[in-house]
Amino acid sequence: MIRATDRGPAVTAVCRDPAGNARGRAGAAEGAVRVRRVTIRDVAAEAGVSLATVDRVLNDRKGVSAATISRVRAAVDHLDFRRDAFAASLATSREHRFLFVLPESGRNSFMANLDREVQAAAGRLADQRIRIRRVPYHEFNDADLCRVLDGISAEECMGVAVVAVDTPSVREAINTLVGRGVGVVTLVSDVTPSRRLDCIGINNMSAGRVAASLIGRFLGGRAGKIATVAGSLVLFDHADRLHGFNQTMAREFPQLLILPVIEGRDDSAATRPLVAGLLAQHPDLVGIYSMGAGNRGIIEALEASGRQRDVVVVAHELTAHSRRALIAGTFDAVIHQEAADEVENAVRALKAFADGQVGYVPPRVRIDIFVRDNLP
Amino acid sequence: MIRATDRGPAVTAVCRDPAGNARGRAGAAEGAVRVRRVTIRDVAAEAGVSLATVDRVLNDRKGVSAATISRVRAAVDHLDFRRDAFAASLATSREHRFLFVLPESGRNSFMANLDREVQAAAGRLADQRIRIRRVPYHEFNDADLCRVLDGISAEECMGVAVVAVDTPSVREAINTLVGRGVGVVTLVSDVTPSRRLDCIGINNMSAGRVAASLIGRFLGGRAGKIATVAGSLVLFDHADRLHGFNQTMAREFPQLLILPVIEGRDDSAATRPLVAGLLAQHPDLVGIYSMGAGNRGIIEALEASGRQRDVVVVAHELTAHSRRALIAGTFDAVIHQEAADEVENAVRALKAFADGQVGYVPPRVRIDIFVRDNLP
DNA sequence: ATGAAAGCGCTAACAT
DNA sequence: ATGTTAGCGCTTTCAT
Repeated sequence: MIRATDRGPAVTAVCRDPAGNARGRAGAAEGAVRVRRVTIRDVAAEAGVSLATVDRVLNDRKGVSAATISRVRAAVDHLDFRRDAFAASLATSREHRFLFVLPESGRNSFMANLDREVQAAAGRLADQRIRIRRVPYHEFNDADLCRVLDGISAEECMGVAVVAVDTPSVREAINTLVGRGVGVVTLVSDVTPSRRLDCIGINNMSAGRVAASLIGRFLGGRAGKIATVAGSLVLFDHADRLHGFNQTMAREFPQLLILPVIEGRDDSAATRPLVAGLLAQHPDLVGIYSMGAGNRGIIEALEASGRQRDVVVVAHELTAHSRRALIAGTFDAVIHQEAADEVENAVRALKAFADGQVGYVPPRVRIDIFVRDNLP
Repeated sequence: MIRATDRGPAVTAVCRDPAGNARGRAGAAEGAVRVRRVTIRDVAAEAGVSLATVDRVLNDRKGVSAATISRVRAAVDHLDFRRDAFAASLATSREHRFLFVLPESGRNSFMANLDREVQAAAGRLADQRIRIRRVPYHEFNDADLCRVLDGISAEECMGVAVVAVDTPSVREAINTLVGRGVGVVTLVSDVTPSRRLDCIGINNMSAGRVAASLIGRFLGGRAGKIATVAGSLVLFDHADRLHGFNQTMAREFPQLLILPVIEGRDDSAATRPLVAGLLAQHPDLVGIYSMGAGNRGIIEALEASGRQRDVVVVAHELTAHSRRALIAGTFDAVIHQEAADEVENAVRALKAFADGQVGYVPPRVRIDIFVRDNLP
């Protein structure tokens, strides 16, 4: 329920200056109003203390008597004081420096897009004293990733977001980095157990379950075999998706036989012959779940076989290729994670850590489902 | 592709201070580094002009000679100067005031939630000099809505977001408001043609098409009748959804017969008997598309009939009720729009207008699809 | 066309 | 435990 305001009819109460201060549009460029805000000066005066003391109370710093604290608090409430975030940020001349460590993205549109989003965020946040750098490492190469992680020092960088492969040495490198006081979040794919603050990405078990559910329902009771194609099970996210997929398939669609997973290394050229082989080998193949990149290989193999209308396909990540496949009817649904959201959430989480906010929980990245009809 | 940085090995170049300024963690609370930024002072010195002139150039103000402009620009580039958004905001003591006009939300969880999100945004943005007020009007009552809109003055409020019914008088009231210099965005449901800046909401035609596609595919070739339930076709969004739904149904699933739409006024109590009636009247009813609120009425009618497993149901908005129905299997999919995103986009659009940014295009709100397996 | 100077509201040394 | 003071980097009069 919207409660009526306490000053009579809603409409007339609209936008009235709560403090009753003088104001006016004179001199205000564009459509913003110049105002005299309630400041800590006002609070200080009301409470009969100095600015410094008000600051101490507002920021929960030590060294203020209980009595003073409550006087200041009362003044704050009474005057309806709200701190000005701009002034506060200006006064503390701090800068946040974060690093994004991503696999080299030559052949993989999802990673290329993620990298683009990191760049975009770096540009947007430059005027907010957040400096973001990117460092690449060789895809799937944990030694190279470790080299990069080991080279990061807390003096240079207070937070790292990394799209990591899930191997013991990487886990170790992350833990060491955290030990050096650097905040780490894993991005897209997790490394566990590790001391990272969080994994910023979709719930991949859920994603796998959704894929199973959609394939099963779209098949409407038809029986047959289902192929599962991953990039690599060294990637935690792919492993998770497969897990969720198998779980739901087993429980809800026992008439469908899941074939052993094949790994295409997120590479279309490598994936295509593998899928072509499966199609040839299994005339009763009725569905494919593609949980990694390399969709182009799947599309090509399917369309070459002429069976694209008979095989229900659910893939991951909306890219130029998957989009075209969706429109053509070769793909039936695409499960997507919005890279921009992931970057934003990662920055937020790293910043919260750097600012010492305990218990900050970044929002979960949503699992987007696209069919032909809701393409953006 | 991630390009290697221009200072040798990526890792050692990480987070190096680009201006070569002195810095260090001494005195820096938490994990942020105190820095001496490149300021307009530096730019002024480099260009041999005063601060005021640099400011004029940076903000494209008039009264600077072309020669000076280019000298300043050169200095900016050379020093890699980035304006500090915090300092800029502090210096211009401006405040943005916006108004959200929503229908009274007593019975409708979606609107109640939207209202909650507006409140939350108001709280979050209070320290950023954005003041948001809410004003309710009687649901579906265009006279009351007009009364509210007519009472808004540009002096008090520079932007309005409104969840409107699409009637001629409302259109007129919006146009008048815009004529008075107030920026207006429609929220969730559009009013066209009107002079509003934008409609912040999902693409409802798409949403309708998705619903049709899902119902059709989930039915897997079964024939029968489909019921369509709207809140009211006076709501542009419901009308749009119906349009998209019918379009896709006609084109892709001709074996399904769409029954004439019924209007439940977004009210469960009113909707329930209507749906119960349809179920009784049409033993071959195989699907329901609920495009408005009042889902509880549909759920109750269905579960009372015992046919909830045989009828494929797609509804809108994830609420406590629809969520439960999804888990129980009574609903098969829920199409959702994230209220928080809509509020955020609305504020951005209104702010861009108030700041005189021409051609700002707010991002489209995504259409979320939920099935049992990706519930958040 | 350009410059000097006074803030914006808060924080953080340094005093007391 | 509390106060004084000097900025943070930009914008904005008001002069010239």
